Amino acid sequence: MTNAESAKPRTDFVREIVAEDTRTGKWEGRVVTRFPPEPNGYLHIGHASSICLNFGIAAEFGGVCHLRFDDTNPVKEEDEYVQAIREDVKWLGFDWGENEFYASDYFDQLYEWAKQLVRDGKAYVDDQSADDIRRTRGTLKEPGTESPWRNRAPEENLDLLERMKNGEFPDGSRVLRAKIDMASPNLNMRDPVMYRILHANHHRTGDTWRIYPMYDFAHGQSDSIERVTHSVCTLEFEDHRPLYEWFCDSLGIYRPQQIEFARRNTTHTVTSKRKLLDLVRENRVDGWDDPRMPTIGGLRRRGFTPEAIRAFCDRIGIAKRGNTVEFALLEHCVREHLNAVAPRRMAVLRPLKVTISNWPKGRTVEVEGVNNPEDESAGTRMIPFSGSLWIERDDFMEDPPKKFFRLAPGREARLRYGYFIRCDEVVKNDAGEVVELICTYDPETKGGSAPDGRKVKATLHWVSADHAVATEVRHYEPLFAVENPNKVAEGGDWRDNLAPDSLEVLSPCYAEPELATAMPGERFQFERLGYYCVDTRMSKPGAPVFNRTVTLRDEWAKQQRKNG
RNA sequence: AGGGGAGUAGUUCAGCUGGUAGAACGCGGGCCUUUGGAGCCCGAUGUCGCAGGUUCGAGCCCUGCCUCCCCUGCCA
Repeated sequence: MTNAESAKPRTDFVREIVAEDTRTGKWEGRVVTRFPPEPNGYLHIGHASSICLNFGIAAEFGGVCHLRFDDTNPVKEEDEYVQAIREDVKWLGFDWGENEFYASDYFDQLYEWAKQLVRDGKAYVDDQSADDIRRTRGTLKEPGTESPWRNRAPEENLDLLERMKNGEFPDGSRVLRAKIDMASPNLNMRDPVMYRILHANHHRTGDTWRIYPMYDFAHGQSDSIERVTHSVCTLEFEDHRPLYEWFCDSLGIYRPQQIEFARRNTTHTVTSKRKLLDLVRENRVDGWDDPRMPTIGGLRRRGFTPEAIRAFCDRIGIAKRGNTVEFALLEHCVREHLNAVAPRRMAVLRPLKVTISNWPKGRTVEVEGVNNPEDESAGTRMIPFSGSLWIERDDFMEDPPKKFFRLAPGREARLRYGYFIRCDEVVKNDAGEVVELICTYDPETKGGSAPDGRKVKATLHWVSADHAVATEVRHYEPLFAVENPNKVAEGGDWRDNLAPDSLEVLSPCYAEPELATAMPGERFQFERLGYYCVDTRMSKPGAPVFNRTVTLRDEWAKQQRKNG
């Protein structure tokens, strides 16, 4: 558990309402929430807030949170999405127990309720075309006009509805509408459509139904059936609340309280299902779980932890105002968690050969490395050291500037857990590039400290060339270089904001032998570099591929950025 | 006279019954360090959307205004 999670949970206006209701006994002390995704896409970082909110409230107030799929539109929904959503919610650390429901579970009941409204003269079958309905709805400023079919007799409506259900009519030929108020300033109340004809197979009910309920005629009643107390949704449904209440009240059924909050946005990314789908379909990323994607699957594959994502959601809180959270906060949260739990390893990403001239030929020794300085129980491991090593190319400069205090000609540096080495000679190829460093080591400095007390400023990571595991390492930058990819110039497209080089593949990289057996999904800190996660798709037994989750904070790199 | 929301540091949020603004991240500086990691210390930034009003006193109350977001799917 990270600091953020162990700290007193912050409160928000939703929790305050629940707390107040609990205090006054409004719902007899019950607290029932639900997370209601439509199975037509993958969950992303924005959904995480809603998941944490709903499951969090249930946990904090001794209630339950249901997982309910809002599957009322068979043309867009698929079982593949259901499975992915279940996995993602579970992975985030939440458990809905037996409470997995589907709006489609309620199709029979919904149909009975529709007939009830027809009998009560509160719903009618409209023969108008979609176009007509749109035209007669009016505009934001002008009232709509009533359908010529609005006052059909209940018996006729009942008959027509039954025949709609039986598949006697083609798609789009008729709809069932609620009879409310065509002059309402709230467009949602202008005789909203309750059922449409869809000769489409549903992922759960197959071809049983030829008519399907609209969101507005399914969501509130589903909440009602499940005895939900607090139905939390996003701001765009605020205008639907009167309708939510109208259906429950007209039906005379239990009515939960709908509460709306502002969806969370994050910089440098898009979360609209359509855009995410475009990225995948246009092969701009390697699938829904590409490590650059803001999907839960993408974040997981990238190496983010559920703890970090939960801490992130907790810190950004819940409110009603528009917002865009800096991606840097998510990065902070994952560093905070991984710093506490990730085993340290050494890996050299851009290798530079080091030969130790005074090292006995063929000799190998083992040095002991601490697995996690933040967690003594993580223990230590042995790392082979020899006269032929790889170090990071960036850790040497032939002509170092002022604040560079790593290796340079004539200068001494420490190899972590190993020895002090001094660079005596720089070997170059014909092109004048540095290809090798000839160094000498000080035998007295084994383990990394000098008996004479002399200091070196820099500690370098390294790998013994004869023992190294060659690996591939993948570095990621945000898919979009700009904070708000949705902001485009006149006539532009959001795709214009796509960063050209968001993926960098490094190979060969050399890792300490320990890493050969790293399992897919395992996370490590590569010392001085960042946190890395074994890729679940590209790794092969004995040949892990690493994804960089996030870099370590790097003062030197920051300096460079400022100067450059 | 459409309806519904929202406006507090760069960002995300606190600020409960009015007493001259806080946290976190980010940013700047320093200390420390066998990860230039981690940790620790210090610091800067707000005309609390604007304008009036009530009050000894207003981010909080009142009035008017401004700006931004959502709503005219047989999507959710």
